[in-house]
Amino acid sequence: MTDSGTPPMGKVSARQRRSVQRRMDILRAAMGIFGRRGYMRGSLIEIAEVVGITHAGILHHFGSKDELLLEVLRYRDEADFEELAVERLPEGLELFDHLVRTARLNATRPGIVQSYAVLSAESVTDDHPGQEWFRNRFAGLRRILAEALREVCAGHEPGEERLDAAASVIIALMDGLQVQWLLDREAVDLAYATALGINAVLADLTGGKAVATG
Amino acid sequence: MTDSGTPPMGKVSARQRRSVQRRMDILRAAMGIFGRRGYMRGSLIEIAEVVGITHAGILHHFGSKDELLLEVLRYRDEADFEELAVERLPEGLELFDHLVRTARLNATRPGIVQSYAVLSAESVTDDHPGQEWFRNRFAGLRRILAEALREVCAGHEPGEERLDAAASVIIALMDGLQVQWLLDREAVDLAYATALGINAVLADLTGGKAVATG
DNA sequence: GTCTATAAGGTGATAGAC
DNA sequence: GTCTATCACCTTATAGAC
Repeated sequence: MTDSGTPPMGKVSARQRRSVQRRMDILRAAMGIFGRRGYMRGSLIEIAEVVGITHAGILHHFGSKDELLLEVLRYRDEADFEELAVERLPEGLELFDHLVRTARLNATRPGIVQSYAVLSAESVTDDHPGQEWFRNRFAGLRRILAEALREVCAGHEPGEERLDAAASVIIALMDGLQVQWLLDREAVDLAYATALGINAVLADLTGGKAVATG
Repeated sequence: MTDSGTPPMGKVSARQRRSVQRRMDILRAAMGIFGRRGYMRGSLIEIAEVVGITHAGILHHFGSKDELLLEVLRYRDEADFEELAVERLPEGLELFDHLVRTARLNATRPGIVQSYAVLSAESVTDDHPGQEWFRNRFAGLRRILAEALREVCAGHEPGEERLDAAASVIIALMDGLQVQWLLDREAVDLAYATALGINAVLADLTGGKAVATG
């Protein structure tokens, strides 16, 4: 809360830089372990092994396992933006192209997809530490998609209820396809099915005018 | 494997009937606990408390926690059919009406929905005991839906790839909507959004001819 | 900042009495 | 069929040395 520890403006000690780096190492390792094993089955000990320290070291940096999870979730969003080289979310029809592109990218990184799929579903269990985070995340996504859909539908005005439902459906089919794909990568074409689903919803709302090619 | 313990044809002792009943009690309790807490967080001790016995009693009936999970998953399917009073799965367009009706029913039983949503996503974690079961289940569902879609599209022939993808999408949006709905029941209208999504895919495949009303 | 040691508690599974 | 008792193990978290 206070800045008692802050060094003179503009200067960051090598010590602090190393500490930040260590936190990042831990976050990356935790994302991998939580993704592969789930939050509950993934242990601090496993994560610590990946980083090359003991679990006490992790608790020194993050305080508790719950807190580590929340930081992992925040970190995941940033990593997503970096890899897509996107500085701000696109608007209107462009957003749906972006979603199809994301699906294509996701098909090349099962680890990250798994972390998201496992943790989001696990978060609906009673008293899960990530529950509020995911509730807010989904609410935010629905708002963004509903807004983009409204833009794409300019002239039709499908009604608030319909826009909201369509936004939920697009998010839902992307997430649901990821689970099926993770279980059987040969049987499900993640990018193709995602594009088909999104375009079906777009066509339904616009009468067949809007198409996302990715 | 052998029938060494089978009594004379047509006769079942009261002892055996009580044992079967006990197993059912355990399965119901396990479905509730695994649904609320996930497989990993849910413990045999919690389940035993609900039934009114100790966890050793559960292991007597099911052998191991993993085996109990698999039996719960099998049991869930049967319970579904009973509650919908369906003896066989409908075909063609009727199947999609059935899916919308199922969504409407599901909106009245978050516990069951949660057990399915949590366990299916948890199953994608490494070495999860339910993994093969869910892989087979999704494969079976995709086959059934693709077949029904082919029927509905009679005349258009959208191509195998397209049918399979559409089948995946319909299953995916239903599952994904459940997760969003579980996290925020006021923000998501499960039945309405499910109907919208299914009809969007149907319209996309049939050119707007087929509609599922539920 | 990282370690070792340990606390405090939960877990699934087994053995054997009744 | 259910119990009690126990095993062997794992977990998160804390305390304090270095």
